[in-house]
Amino acid sequence: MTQGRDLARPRATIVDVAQAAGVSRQTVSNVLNNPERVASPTLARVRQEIERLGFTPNAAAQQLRRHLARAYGFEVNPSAARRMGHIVDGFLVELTVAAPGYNSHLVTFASEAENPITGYERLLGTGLVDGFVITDTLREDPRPRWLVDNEVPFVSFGRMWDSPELGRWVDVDGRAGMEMAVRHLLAMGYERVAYLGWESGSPLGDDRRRGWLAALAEAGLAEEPLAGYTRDELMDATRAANGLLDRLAPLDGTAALLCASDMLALGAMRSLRGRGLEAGRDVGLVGFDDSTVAEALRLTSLRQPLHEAAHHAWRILHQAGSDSSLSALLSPSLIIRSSSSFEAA
Amino acid sequence: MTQGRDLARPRATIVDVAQAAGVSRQTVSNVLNNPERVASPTLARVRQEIERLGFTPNAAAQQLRRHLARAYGFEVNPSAARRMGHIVDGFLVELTVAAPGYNSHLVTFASEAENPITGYERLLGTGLVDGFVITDTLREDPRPRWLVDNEVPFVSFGRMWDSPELGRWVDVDGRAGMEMAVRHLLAMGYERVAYLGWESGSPLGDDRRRGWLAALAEAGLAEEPLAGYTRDELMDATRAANGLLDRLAPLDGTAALLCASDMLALGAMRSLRGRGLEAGRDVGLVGFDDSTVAEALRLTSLRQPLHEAAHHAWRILHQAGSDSSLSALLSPSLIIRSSSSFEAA
DNA sequence: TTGTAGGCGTTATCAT
DNA sequence: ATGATAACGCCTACAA
Repeated sequence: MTQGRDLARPRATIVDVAQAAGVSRQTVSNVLNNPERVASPTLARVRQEIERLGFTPNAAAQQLRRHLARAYGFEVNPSAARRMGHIVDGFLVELTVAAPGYNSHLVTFASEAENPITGYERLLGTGLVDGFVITDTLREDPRPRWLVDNEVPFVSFGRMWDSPELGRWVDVDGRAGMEMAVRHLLAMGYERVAYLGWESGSPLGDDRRRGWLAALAEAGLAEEPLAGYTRDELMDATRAANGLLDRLAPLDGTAALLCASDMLALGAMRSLRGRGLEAGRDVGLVGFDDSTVAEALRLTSLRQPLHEAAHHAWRILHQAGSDSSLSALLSPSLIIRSSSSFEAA
Repeated sequence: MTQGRDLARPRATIVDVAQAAGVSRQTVSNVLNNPERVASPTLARVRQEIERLGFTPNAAAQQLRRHLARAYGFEVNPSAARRMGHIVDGFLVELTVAAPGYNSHLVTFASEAENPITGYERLLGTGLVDGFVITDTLREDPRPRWLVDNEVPFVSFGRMWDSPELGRWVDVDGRAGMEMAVRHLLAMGYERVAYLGWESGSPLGDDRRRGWLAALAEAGLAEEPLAGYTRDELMDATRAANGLLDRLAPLDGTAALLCASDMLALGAMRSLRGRGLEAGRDVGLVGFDDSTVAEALRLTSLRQPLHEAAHHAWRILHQAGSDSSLSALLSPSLIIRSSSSFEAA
């Protein structure tokens, strides 16, 4: 199948540089890895030759020698790929952009559906990666346990809800985000804030819901909190929002709806439009994840700090050990659009 | 910064297997790469030891020896990442899932904004990859030229419009998709099909537009084709759709709107709802890319065959040479929902 | 400060 | 059918 094409013009090696600069190959290696050991004139001369020859150390040789790939596996999940928001895709992009700063690369892979560990085992076996970034952690996720047991460095994007101390993670504080959103809505003049969330059982959803409740309590509005729960599907969300809006009346700009996701918020928007109402003016509306659609529909939404999360993840990966004190809970930022601030329309 | 952790329990090497099986390491290598040269009993014994010891060949050593990484670079584009549809993300996922079938891996990387070649040069220099998958090809894209000049294997997802013969690509036939959509709309009973596309200058958009025109001509409906053009933004699309719908009247189920993207179709949907009209029943509506939102809104849309495209891309990468005869234009499939078939609602 | 020797794990070549 | 030898490009130790 794969035919080698050794034909491609051979790249300069450390030996070529050494000869050109009139030094031993070891000196060139030192120039690269321990420049302080090399005398200035030599250093300059070698560096010039490196530049001239366009020499780049061969990664395979380095890996072989160092027993270190400086690369990490990133599992892509075909089933999760088609969700709205695509937060994981964005995280992969940010990790990739940040990678050079950590002398690292990312290798993508997919696990078999039957056994979520196979992909990890195989990739690790080849030595192609030193560790992993895991995402989409579920309850009872077998991956953290396996990684810890095998002493494989890893970082999870998303808390491991079962056992937060099992390894390290970076996550976004949905609860704090929701509190922020409630405070914002109240500040904008909405007096009642209902919640549209997912059916219980999702730790992520429960966390966000708690933020809503906490902010209500803080504002002294905790009696009879109004909420609706549904699947993360547009039609279901529209229906659920309808029910909620009925109970939220009057819809005269004094009520707002806080949603656990942009999809739910989108459903609420449809419901509003069906009644001839407008988000923002008649009912405050806030979503979560700041998807493309939120932007398009001028929906206020909570944006995850993916850039910061990526850098934190790299730092964790490059810090030996597994003490969970490095785990970080980052705050999302509220992107305010006209669905929660009528003047800004 | 990065501290080695050679500590991780060392993996079995080919030598371990050889000793355990009582053969030379070369024989083990043959079992792996040229099993036909090895006698059956030996083969079985060695394989058993491989299994028992959980031996996996070290990728770095193989790369070093073979001058072949069996890995390809995939550039992620931060600025393009937030588009609706996220087709490129989906393609990356499909490529990753298909990769094991081609004994390959994907390494992600990002180029600097100033110089789109830097990332390619660097990654190739390390020998970490044998070639590249490029996406988001623009007019005057310098990458294909550079890759060809440097004899670097690559495949482009998306035609290189300037010079289709420069290397090989896999693309989706937007034109054929649009023809399909028009035929479908006519078959569903809509009698007039207007087009909502992007402002001119995008070869992709022009191609799709041509499909619409061709299908109209085929049906003998080519006189006075009605069209509107705008940016791929929701608000602009809504406005443009408004204008188009005015000219399309009567909107009594005899007219349809074919859109160059789901975003444009979403704008049209908003415009329809603003008039109290319903997509499907009152005006046929078709989008492009089958995004999550299209699914949620029951919007008929053209879906790109990413799975097939991924396999084709791998085949191209594994076929030496650069004759462009391998390039492929794949047909999208029309996902029919209620926005173009009222009965199905 | 610079150079020499050895080996990381694998495979191609050539011999037996 | 199997094995010995050398080499891929680099880095760590040690020696000069």
